Amino acid sequence: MAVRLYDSLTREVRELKPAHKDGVFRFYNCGPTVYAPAHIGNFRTFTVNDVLRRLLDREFGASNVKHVRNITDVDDRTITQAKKEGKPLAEIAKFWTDKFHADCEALNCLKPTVEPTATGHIKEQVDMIEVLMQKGNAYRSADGSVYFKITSFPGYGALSRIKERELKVTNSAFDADHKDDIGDFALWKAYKPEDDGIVQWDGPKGASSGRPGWHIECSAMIKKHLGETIDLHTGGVDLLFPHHENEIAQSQCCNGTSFSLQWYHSEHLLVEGTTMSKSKGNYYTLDSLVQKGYSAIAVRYALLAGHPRKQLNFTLDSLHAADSALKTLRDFRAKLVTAIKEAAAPATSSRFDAAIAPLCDDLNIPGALGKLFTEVNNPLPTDQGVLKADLKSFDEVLHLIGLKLDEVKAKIPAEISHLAQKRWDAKAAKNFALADTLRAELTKAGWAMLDRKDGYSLEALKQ
RNA sequence: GGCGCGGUAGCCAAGUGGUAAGGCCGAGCUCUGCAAAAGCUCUAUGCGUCGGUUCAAUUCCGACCCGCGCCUCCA
Repeated sequence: MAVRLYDSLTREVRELKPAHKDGVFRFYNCGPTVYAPAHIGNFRTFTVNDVLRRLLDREFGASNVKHVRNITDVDDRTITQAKKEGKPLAEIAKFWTDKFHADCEALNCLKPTVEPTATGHIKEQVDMIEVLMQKGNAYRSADGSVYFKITSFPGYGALSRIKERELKVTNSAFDADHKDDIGDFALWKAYKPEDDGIVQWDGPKGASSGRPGWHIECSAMIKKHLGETIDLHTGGVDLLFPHHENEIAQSQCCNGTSFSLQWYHSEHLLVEGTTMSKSKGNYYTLDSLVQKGYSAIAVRYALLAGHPRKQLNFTLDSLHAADSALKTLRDFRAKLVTAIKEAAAPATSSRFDAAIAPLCDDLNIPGALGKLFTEVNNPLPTDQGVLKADLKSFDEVLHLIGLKLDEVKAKIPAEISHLAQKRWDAKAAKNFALADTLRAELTKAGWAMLDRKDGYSLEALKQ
């Protein structure tokens, strides 16, 4: 089934296919800046891209999808953080990169094919800057920095529809820098001892030592790992301008070819109706939600429960809804498995296949979940072959959305187990007054005791 | 000011020129020492407002109202 996706550049939904003759789909997703934990707004973009990746793997074969996602390990924020903690930049970057990886794994995101770092590609960036300087697209400023000259690229603004004269003139970045034009942006930032500490590299010919600008890292890593022309470039909407606009300018001027054939931007996750951001302090991290008793997969579900191109307001209620919905899916799958008793050849199609079409149609994940639940609510078939096909298709849909159903059991403290056993014994002895008192104690301690005929289980109550 | 996204039930959220998927919450019933779980049933004559086109509009067009985002290093 062809995978169709909205293209931010042409503003239409287009079928994705590899442009290169080798049949490899080249896909780049702008990755995190590693100076603090990524918040779940960041992870909305990464989980959406993960679903896309899974669809591409299915469509083209996993070995024909090259998915590159970078790590930004040098920029203003990483340097500031390193200075604040009095640690080397590399140490800060490694710490937060490891944390990012752990969170991605918990959220069941596939690893990208390649995950390059900005500091690992200084030479590639310098090389591109030198070409841009030679071609007259970039210039050295008085302090030894290098800027891209946007008037040298007639196509500038095609993606964001922004015109040079529309740029605000009041921005502080303009005053602090040494560029000729408000729209010009830094390719290389000259070393400043007071800001940069010990972070610096040899610069492009004719420029001072220093560090690369933000935008050039993606252009350089794309060129190295995916080539001059790629099939798809993605990120959050906030990257559309200036980051992606600038990448286009740099790469096309340097390489003289088309850069990305398609663009995709996922919308923001909001919290309390406004953008989540580290500067506002109104953000949730994965850890903070896990501490409240929610599973990482419930977080993933909540992040994917809205259409990726629409803003999604994240609330603890929505997370609770996600948690309950996952339980329904888990129970349904168990019922399905139990119903399969005989060896039989699976039927060729299943009612759950209906959930795949919305996914392929511009990543309509909520639409797919709707189809999925519609079928979950229907009675189980009796035919063994049909049941087998249903299980297979159900699992495929869940795999594409990336919802792992294995329940992560909370660790039960010894005193809670002890209380529970006491209550069970009291109940068996028909001492209901004591049993009720003990249940109240368990509830107070944050645990629900669920009785069955043959025993009981304990569940942590959500905070 | 420029560019962009959106307003569908208590909450979240799909969708279509022909009369509103789904999730959560809630309610009722069955079951049950209690509490759950499970099963069954119910929950928008309505899709921001006002016009227009049409046999027919939540869907197309126009105007307006409201919310959010980006506008030089935010996913």
